Amino acid sequence: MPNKEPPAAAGAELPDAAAPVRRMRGGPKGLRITDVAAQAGVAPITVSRVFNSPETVAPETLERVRQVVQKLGYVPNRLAGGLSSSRSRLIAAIVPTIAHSLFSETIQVFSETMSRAGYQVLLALSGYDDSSEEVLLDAVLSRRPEGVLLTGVAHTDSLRERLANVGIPIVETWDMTDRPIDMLVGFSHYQIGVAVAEHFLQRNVRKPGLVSANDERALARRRGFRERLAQAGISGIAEVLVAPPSSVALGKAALPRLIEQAPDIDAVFCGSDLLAIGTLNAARQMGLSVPSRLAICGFGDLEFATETTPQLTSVHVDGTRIGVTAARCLLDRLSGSGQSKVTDVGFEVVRRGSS
Amino acid sequence: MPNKEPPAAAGAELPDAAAPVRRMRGGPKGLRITDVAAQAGVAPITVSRVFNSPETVAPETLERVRQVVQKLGYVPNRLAGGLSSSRSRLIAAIVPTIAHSLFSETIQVFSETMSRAGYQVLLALSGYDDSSEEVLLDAVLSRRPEGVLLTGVAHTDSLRERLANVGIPIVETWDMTDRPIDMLVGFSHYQIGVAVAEHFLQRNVRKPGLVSANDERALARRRGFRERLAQAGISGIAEVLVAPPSSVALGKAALPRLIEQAPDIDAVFCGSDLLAIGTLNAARQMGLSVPSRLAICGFGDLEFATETTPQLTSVHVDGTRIGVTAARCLLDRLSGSGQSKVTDVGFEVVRRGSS
DNA sequence: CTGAAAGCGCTTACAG
DNA sequence: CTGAAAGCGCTTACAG
Repeated sequence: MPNKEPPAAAGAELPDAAAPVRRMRGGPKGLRITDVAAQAGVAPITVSRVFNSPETVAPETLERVRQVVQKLGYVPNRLAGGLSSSRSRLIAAIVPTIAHSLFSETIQVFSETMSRAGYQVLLALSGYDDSSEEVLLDAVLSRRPEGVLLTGVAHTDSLRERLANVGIPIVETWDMTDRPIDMLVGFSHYQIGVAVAEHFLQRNVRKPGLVSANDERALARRRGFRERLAQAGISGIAEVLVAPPSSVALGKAALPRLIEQAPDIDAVFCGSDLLAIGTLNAARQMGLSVPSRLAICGFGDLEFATETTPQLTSVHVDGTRIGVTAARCLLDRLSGSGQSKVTDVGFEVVRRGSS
Repeated sequence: MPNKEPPAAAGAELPDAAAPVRRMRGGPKGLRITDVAAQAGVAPITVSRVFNSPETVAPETLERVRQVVQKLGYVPNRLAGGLSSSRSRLIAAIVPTIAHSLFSETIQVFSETMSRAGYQVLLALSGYDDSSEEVLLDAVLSRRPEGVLLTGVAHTDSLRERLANVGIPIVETWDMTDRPIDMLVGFSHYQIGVAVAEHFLQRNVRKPGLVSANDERALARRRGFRERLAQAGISGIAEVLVAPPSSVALGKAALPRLIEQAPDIDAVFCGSDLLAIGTLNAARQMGLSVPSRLAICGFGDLEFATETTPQLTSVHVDGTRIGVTAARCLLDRLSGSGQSKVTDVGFEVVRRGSS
């Protein structure tokens, strides 16, 4: 039972024939602001102020109300508060997935930062399937969030337009684009592909291959990779595309298929650290020494990958910085300062096993 | 601009001296159910039914309303809906952290399952610090969630009592207890400690050590580990406790300190796979072969750990199953069936490098 | 510094 | 199958 007492009845209220019927709507459901107000001997609006603008309340009143709140265990109803004030204090975070994910660190620090500022995070997992995106957006917008964090740029025009039209601050992250909906904190996946290609070229790779998930961002990395290699006269790159989410197992299975296509392959760019680790394991089993016979480059921000497997090169991205920066962008805009802006956080090709 | 048209005015409404002042509350803020109703030529309640009980609406009416909804781009306001119906359709997930975490997979599938059932997940990150727990709970309860997922059993009595008193279904996960608040899906950390001790004993370990975070669950594993070893006459176990969240770096730093305490140590139980990987790296650097000279056992559900490092033993827990089972428990209770119950999902000591 | 009235956008509980 | 009225628990916009 959430509460022990029904609303206090003011004496014996006999039904008045002329009065409209007072509908009962499910009985007593919990403490309301009026319960606190009555106990503290103030008006409901004063209780409201104790929570929302305590500096406008006389110290004695403040103390008295707070004691009643404490004693009763009153917790304000933000559904009501949000409806009334048009301030939901909710921020939606739309993420493909948080399991084993590059994004979990971003969401972690984003959530911490937002909650310190008095907002809560509604988690919306979009998966890698665009088909249900409209439904997801409906669900998200029905909560009337005051801001939205997107991992990745919004794909469809319809989605972009709807988000733009809500009129709340939007941050896109983990990607780069010429026409962000509003704000953006990320980096260019295409440029990562270019950087990895250049890294391979510097190491005199002759026959590079690719293992990648076929989600949009991974495909952008692939494009950069292929185009830079093409400039260097290398084309006809062997590749295996897998359905996201990528995993160690998928990487493991990919290498044999890659080698079938190109037996003399000498380097692989993997779309994620998970794929890279799987590929590495497969290489070990096939007796290919890494990196001398086969160089492997992953992508991610997991300390695991390079800590555990010094043979691996990886492209590292600062997920924490993305989360914090994205939160600050939103908070700036919510507090009225803050402009639309684009932040490129860059990336880094890490070669622990480069010796 | 969220919307283009102000609410339709019914002709020229001249201010009536006798009528009460109609306060403007910030102007037009978006489409309301009445806008849709007006366009479709029905009452607002009918539009409401189209969303909430379409089977009670005549097919033609349904179609007409839906077309107007589509055309206008109307999205219902669930703050209002939730307030009115006392059904927030929100489930709170209280988690210490999702970054690099064992919990992220649980939250992932939990969220997927709940959203398929029409609920959304409010993410509340509690950290490993109990001090702000009351504040966090206030924030959570202010959203009037219909259910709560907790990772770990609630610690303080005050918290347990408050959660129990809300009267909504609660699932505790990732742990075991004799007196759950309501429902529980988990396993015994103490028994894991016992199992790892037995595993070590079977391998004739003489001088085991421990590297653990000092959070409540890790300490329960430690207790099981120490008590089982004590039964076998092994005590005075060298140990290093680190502050959560654990990491590869902390594991790396821990081994030298452990060896300082006990130079002849021959096995280490690490509180997490991250610590285990760090310990493994340190062992490599110190020239200790694993597992022959030093056996290492971790804990987690990350396929990384054992896929990457076959030298490692690890205790595996099915985070996915926990998430799905927890979601089902809540959904059963929300639909009126479902009893309070405890599910032990167990665990498994995985020895890939056991040959 | 405090309060009475009205309204936020829905749904309940009836009634037809 | 559909609707008019009242209410959900807050906050806004005034007024004092």
